[in-house]
Amino acid sequence: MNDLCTKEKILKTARVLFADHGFEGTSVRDIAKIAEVNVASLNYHFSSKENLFKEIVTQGFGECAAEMKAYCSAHNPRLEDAIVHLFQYFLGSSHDLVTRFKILMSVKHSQHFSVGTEDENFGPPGGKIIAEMIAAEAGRPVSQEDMAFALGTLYAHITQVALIHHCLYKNVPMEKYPYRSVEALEKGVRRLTALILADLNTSKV
Amino acid sequence: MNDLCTKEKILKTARVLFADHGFEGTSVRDIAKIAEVNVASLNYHFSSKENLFKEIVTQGFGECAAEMKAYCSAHNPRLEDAIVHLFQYFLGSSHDLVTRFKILMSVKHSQHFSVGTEDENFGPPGGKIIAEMIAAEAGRPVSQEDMAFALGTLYAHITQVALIHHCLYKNVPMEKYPYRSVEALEKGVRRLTALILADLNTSKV
DNA sequence: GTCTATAAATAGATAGAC
DNA sequence: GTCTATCTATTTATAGAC
Repeated sequence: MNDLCTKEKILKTARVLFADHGFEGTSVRDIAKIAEVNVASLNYHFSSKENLFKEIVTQGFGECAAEMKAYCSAHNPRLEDAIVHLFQYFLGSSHDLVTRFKILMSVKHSQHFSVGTEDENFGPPGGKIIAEMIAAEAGRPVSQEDMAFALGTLYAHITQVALIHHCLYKNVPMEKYPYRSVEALEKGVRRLTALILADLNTSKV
Repeated sequence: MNDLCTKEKILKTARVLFADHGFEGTSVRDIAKIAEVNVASLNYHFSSKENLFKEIVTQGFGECAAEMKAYCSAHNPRLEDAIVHLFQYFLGSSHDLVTRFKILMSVKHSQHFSVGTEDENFGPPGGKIIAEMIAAEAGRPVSQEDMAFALGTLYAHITQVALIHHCLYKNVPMEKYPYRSVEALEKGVRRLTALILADLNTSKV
């Protein structure tokens, strides 16, 4: 932490605190104290608490979108691997996932961000490219209804499972919950993806 | 609103405000103003803001659990209908669902409630009875891993879909999003339930 | 039970010295 | 850029009259 400049310290600390306690539940004094910087430096660097939050959120969304784009370009993966990769990314950046959800559920902040919608920057990361994979790997033309079902079910699954893992099982000994281990969860993601694809292939057009 | 006593006005109003703006984002003054009661009455009836919140949460969880229990006793439904019923209940009480999720994601409040865990009162409503249905309708013995996958996937789907509907599509004209209508979503729930059951029936034991 | 008034703490933001 | 000190507003909670 000591080798980071003040601005970076604030960003790094606030990113976790906003996720853990929410925007209203986090005071600028909390951030300053834990980041070991002066309270006034927050307003100096970000002009307001609201603005600091927006920078953090935009940064998190940008990183996620960029990562998915890079992965797909580099590996040209099949649907199952792309979904698993996104799932793993959610697990690794689960603080951002939590913040994303808190924004979605906040009447105040959901107006400022388009999280959850079809928006290119704030929507489900890689939504378009994942949809193309589904269309390509389905054995037949995919209707709008089928696509909404397939895409919606896959995203719902990986976000929900990553969220539950972050909030309930991240710091719990896995001996008690073997089927909650990352490996088991990943296996479930693959299983569901295969199920959805098989359904698209076999059900009537 | 006028025929309600002060305590009921507070409960009814706070239940929505806590869901929309979160615990920290809602002040007792906001509640008093919208409920059209005096500020001091909140502390008189509930002794503290924290306690008011706990009463609301406990009430919501209790209603949900009781409703599922009553439905299953009365109709002795198959898995698909039970899941759809729970989904419809989530849609109808989506404010409570949002609060439930905010608690789950709050470091502070997740310690006071067991939301999301196997707890009988605060865990996934009807978890045990749904698990029994899955075991009964699967054509073979269901391993712990399979049960976790089936139960987890179904709950993840209906909670996530109900949540997204509440936050994004509840007050939006459905002409633009026909596949986001309640009917279409319900169809998706049935489709996924059938898929999961079929997978349990066909995959190797 | 309901009200007014107020206490006591904390919030975000800023002014000005260095 | 960083600090101390402070301003202003808002928070929860309470005391005491009615």
